[in-house]
Amino acid sequence: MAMFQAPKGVPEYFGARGGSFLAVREALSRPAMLAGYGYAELPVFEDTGLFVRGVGESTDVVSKEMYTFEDRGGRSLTLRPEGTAGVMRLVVEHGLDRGQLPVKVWYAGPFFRAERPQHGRYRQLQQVGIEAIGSDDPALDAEVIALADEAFRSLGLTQYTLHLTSLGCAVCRPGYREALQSFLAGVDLDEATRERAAVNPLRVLDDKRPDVQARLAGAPHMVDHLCAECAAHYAAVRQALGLLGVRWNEAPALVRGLDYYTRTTFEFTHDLLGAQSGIGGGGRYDGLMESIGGAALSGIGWGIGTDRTLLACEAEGLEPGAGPLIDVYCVPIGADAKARLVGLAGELRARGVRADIAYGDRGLKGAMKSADRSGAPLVVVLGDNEVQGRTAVIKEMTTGDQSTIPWDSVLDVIQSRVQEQAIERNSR
RNA sequence: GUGGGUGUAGCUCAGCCGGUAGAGCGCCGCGUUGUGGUCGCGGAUGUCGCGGGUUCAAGUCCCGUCACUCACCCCA
Repeated sequence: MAMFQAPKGVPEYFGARGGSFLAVREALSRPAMLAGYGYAELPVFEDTGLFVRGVGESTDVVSKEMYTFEDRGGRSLTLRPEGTAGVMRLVVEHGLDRGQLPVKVWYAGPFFRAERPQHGRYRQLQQVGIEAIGSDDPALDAEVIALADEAFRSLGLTQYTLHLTSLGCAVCRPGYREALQSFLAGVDLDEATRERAAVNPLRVLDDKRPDVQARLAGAPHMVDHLCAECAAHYAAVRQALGLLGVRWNEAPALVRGLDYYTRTTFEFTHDLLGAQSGIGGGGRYDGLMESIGGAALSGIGWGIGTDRTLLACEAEGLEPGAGPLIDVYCVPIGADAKARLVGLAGELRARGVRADIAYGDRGLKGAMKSADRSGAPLVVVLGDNEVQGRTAVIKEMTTGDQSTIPWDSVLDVIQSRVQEQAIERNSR
């Protein structure tokens, strides 16, 4: 066993999966970038109070899953368990809420929750998120949801479902909450669930145990208790989603684990992921910014799990970002040749051609083996003969064909062949 | 936090009723003095997770522990 191991519950990506992870993160953010969302680089730790007030003290995330520590000045800091609260803080702190609205930002990076690790559930989890703050236009809700849908679709995913509902607002939710509580009072529930019913009755609805679900049949749903404004808003969101070609499943029992959600609320689940099936989720949050000391601006956003989206791709047999890491592999025979190829590789890279060289003195055979393993479709072989004759040998690895060309033309020849191959790849 | 399963070579795993360590893949070399993949031949690699116990003898049985893993809970 190695002397050191990565901390429990922290996934690492390298080799082919490293490339896949990067491709997934890229795919998740691309649709948002095409819709005017700007990138925000946010701190990985924040004032503990931000999450307690923003996310909600009664949530599991805050009450028992935070990595909290004191810095040397005695301040209580917490590794961020989610992204929205930090974005709200940034917007308020820098006065973005006083400028052009809505403020649209996207972010990506690690989040931390002290949970027991499981397939798709990690202590350090990676997310890509977007937030659109300062507008309650239902068309914006639809845009946000469609951007997530487009992200999944662009990866080639098909076996996922969008679950959608409305959680109402400060006007209609209290009445519903009472109705639900009085219903739950008449249901036989265990101690832990009863406690949850007192703190956050909505959360009881998404209990996964079949026997509990059976007893919850006939429970009142928020969507049936929406006030006129919320009902109109929800109807408009659905209409806009229809226009955008997004398909969804009405999920009246959908509940999210964070307290700040209001009105439009959604979750994406994947069919092949086992227990941790949620690959993304989000919703509107009307009171969040006010609760951390900002203006009373509404916002909507989502977080998509990068780890889980990669797992979903793999479960569907997709390989995001697959393909060779380099275009040209340089194989020198002897010191003179190596000096020239080091220079050539540098010039190729400057032209945007991915190039690598056989280092060390493994001999021609060994170097060709490395060339093969690199996956590069093109190899440049240079030895004393070529150096003397001012030529270079270029070999196509797929066919085995090779040709000798003048050294002065080698850069141009390689570049044009690499471009041809790129075009071929894209047309497939 | 609660419960189940699994820890043997770099990876995936076999190892019967306890008798002293194996396969495939990968890696290295040779067949080829300047050519990779395929093929053939050869080679290296282990604290059998860790600690204790039972036994003449433990990878194998027992206890503990750690790690991984699946599920609950929760969520991305």
